This record gives sequence, structure tokens and C-alpha cells, in this order.
Amino acid sequence: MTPLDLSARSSQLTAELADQIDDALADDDFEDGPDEVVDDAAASDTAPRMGRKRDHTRDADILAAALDVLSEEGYDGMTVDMVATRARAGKATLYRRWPSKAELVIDAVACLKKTDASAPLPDTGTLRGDLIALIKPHSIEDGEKKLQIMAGIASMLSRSPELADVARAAMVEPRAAINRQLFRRAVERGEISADHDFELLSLLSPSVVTYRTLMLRKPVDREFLISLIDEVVLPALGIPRA
Amino acid sequence: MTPLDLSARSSQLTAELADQIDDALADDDFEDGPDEVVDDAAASDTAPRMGRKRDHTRDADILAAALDVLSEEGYDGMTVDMVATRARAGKATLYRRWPSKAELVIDAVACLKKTDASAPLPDTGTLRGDLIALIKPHSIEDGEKKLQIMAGIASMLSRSPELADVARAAMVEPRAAINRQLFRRAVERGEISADHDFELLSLLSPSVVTYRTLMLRKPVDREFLISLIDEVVLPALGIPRA
DNA sequence: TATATACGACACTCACCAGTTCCGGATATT
DNA sequence: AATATCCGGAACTGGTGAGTGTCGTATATA
Repeated sequence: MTPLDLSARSSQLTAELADQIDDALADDDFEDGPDEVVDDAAASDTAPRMGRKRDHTRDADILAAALDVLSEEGYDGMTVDMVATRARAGKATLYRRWPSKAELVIDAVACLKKTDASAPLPDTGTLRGDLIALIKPHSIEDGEKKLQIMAGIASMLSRSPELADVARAAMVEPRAAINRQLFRRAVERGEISADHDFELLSLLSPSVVTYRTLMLRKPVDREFLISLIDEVVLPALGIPRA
Repeated sequence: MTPLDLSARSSQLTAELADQIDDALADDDFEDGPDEVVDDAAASDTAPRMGRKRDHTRDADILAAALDVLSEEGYDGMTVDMVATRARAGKATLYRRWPSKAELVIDAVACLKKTDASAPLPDTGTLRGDLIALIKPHSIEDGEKKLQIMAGIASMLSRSPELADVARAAMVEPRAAINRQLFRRAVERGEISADHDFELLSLLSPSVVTYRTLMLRKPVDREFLISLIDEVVLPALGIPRA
């Protein structure tokens, strides 16, 4: 009953995520090779028939389940059994693919990156319009789950540089890149001066949103994001408040 | 050998912290009472002599040790044995005072608040001067440890509202209060307009500093803090960059 | 000095979890 | 259809940590 209960809770968001991961999972480092080695010296007279190839179609579900559990329980609270159950897989199957829980989590977090390259950059003609166009219910909800994952691995980051790198690449860099891009176009448009610390400014809203969610535990809604843009980001860029 | 090793690592910062906690630990909820109950009906003819009172002088050391371990290992990585060893106490002693590890951590984090009410607010005459006067090597180092503690309990915050409240009161509220105060005086001075979202603005630098430390894992030095003030905080308040 | 009490140390129970092994059944290849 | 292989499930091992109980000792009170 509990297993069903758990997998029932894995929302449509998770299912969707699994699909996205699935789509983007062509370029990975699985397929270790030895599976398909046929030139075995001890090959008998009859050509060795192969039964079945490793079922990589489930990898996406497993990674999505891992992210799910990770966001709900945190790194230490997450057990491999939970992930297996939620992915409707056996624990042994997970260990056939990943050597340890730590590696599984690293791969899961890394996969997060491949899921959000979809939306095209808005181009409304003004910086404020672009920034506000980024505020979509989907991205808020999406971000909330990522932040829970962040919280879940926060204490690991100082002990696992690899996880820290992967998390940065998957969660902070994409967002910062979008903001940088928007700022760059605003400069080219002549809307703002080129003389700003864009590196700092592109991390402003991620910082505030993260802090508000994790530490203050207050909701990040459209209204808050707009006041963040109007009260902080734009004034910092030299655009006075309306 | 290991015990000595561990306690040797508990830096002078910890010792200092223990002193501060010690100073401020008059108003607490220990001293459960039953210890001193004398009106026992079964009291024999000879007045019951009391041997020794609970040694509350060690509480500060224990809480400081807990914060120490918490910042290094995170909530789940921290064991009660580690805390006891580092405080040169027995595990049983800890359980005589706190009913569980969770309660111990809550008390430890709560005590963090009592340690930083010391420094007087700077008053340089300008907002920029005040904000920069807040940048002291001590407060940077102090903040770094607090942020490690934050990271260590981050994944707990969504599951333990009590810990979340205590952490907010101990770590974010004091900092925000200082900024609010500085802004208020700047308004009274006529330096900035009263028409700002000071609630948001007072959390700006804590947000950015936290994000930079925990997620980006980059150092927060004086130079960074100054550019944060000059590039973001002051412009957001309507004070243009120099 | 005598005594009650809390102390630090240590051994112990119990539960949980990472990782392993084994098995019956499903499935793709031949 | 036959078979090699992988699958999910479940049992198992080994280690670890929360919480408890005991014991000899230190110490504040009387």
C-alpha cells in the first residue's frame, strides 16, 4: 500500500520531468561497454546468443524518482529503497547502474540541467518586460522543487566538490545565464549602461528567491518577484522606479 | 587521542562562543524543578541532605560544541557522541538535559541569538559609512560559521517548523534588524526616501551573501561586500553610484 | 568528615540503511 | 520454441547511531 501511496504522490510534475530527462538522455556516460563484448576467448562453438540488453529506458524514471525523494527527504533522509520503490524498480537494478547512493544523486542532480533548456528567451523590447515575462507559474513551481533539492543537498556541498559543481551547473548557472543574456541585450539596445557588475546582478534574484524560500519559508509569488524587479534589480541598473 | 584531537580543533572561536553563551544563559528553561523538590512525603526522619546540584556551568560548552559539530558535519552527520566528546562530557549527561538530539540542536541554534547582540550600531553620519562600518573581519568570520550551520540544518527546516522559527530568529532576524535600523535613520536624516520596501531591502545583503557562500562556494570578502553596497543596495535606495 | 547526588565513561539494545545476493518470471534474440 | 540475460522483489549482512542503564568517582552540601 505504501509503495502505491508513494508513487501516487509523485506528481505529474515528476512524470513530465521523467519525459524530459528521457528526451535528453542520449548523451550520457552509461553503456559501460563490457555488456556487449562478444570476442570472449572462451566462446563456445555455438555463437553466444544474447538474451536482452540492459533496459535503459528506465533510467529517466529512476533519476526522476531520486530527485523527487531528494526534494522531500533531503540527502540523508533519502534511502535507496525509497527511490527504487517510487520508480517501481528493484534496489538491485539501481546498484547495477550506479555504484553508490552518492553517484546516483550526482547523476540525478546533473540531469536537472537537461530539463530546462526548453523555454525560449523572451524578447519584449524592454528589460522590464523581459524580466516580467520570465515570471510564469510553471517556472515558479519548477523553481520551488529545485530549491527543495538545494536544501536537501546543502550540507553535502561542502564535503563533495563534485556534487557542488554539478549542482551549480544544473541550478544556478542556467538562471544566471538567462539574466546575463537579458542584460546584455538591454545594453546593446542602449537601455542600460554597460558599466555594471552583471555577474553580481544576474545572481541577485536567484539569491533573494532562494533565501526567501529556504530561510524565511515564505512563498515566492508573482507580486514578490515584480517588486524585486522594480525595487531592486532595475534601480540597481540605473532605471529609476516608476 | 581522538577526543583530544577533536577538542583541540574546537577553535578559540568556539571557546569565545561558549563564554558568550555562558554570560547570556541566565534566562533559560532548564532547571526543571523536580531536582530541588524537598517536600517528598517519604522523607525520612533525618532531613534529606542534598549532595550536588546539576552542573549547569557546562551547558554553554555543550551547546557550543553542538554548534561546532553542526557546522562541520550537518544535522545528520552530527552524532550525540561527537558533541559529548568535544564538550568533554558524557553522552548520558546530554540526555539528562535534553530529551533528544533534535531538542539539543534547537536549543543550540536558539543560543546563537544571544551571542551577537554585543556590537553597538555604527553611526558614521551616512548610510554608506554605516553599512561599510558593519564589515569587520570578525563579523565575516562569524557569519561564515553561521552559514555553515544554516547549510547543516537547511534540509530540516521544511520538516521542523520549530527549528525553522528558531533559526530565523537567531540568524536572519538580527541581521535584518540592523539593516532596518540603519535605513530608518537614513530616512530620518533625509538621506533616502521613506518610500521603499525596506523589508525586502534589509534582506538583500543577507540573501546574496548566503547564496554566494552556500551555493557558489565563493569567499565573501570586504571587496565583494563593498561592491554589493555600491552596486545594488545604495542604487536601489535611490543613491546613484559614485 | 560524611553523604547524597550528578558526573564521565562505557557497554548495551534496537532500529535503520547501504550495499549484496539470490530467485522466479519476463523478454528479446536466435 | 529455446535460451541467455535482465528485471523486480525480498532476504540478508555489516555497520552505525539514537537512546538507556550501570558503575566507579568527584564534589558540593551538611
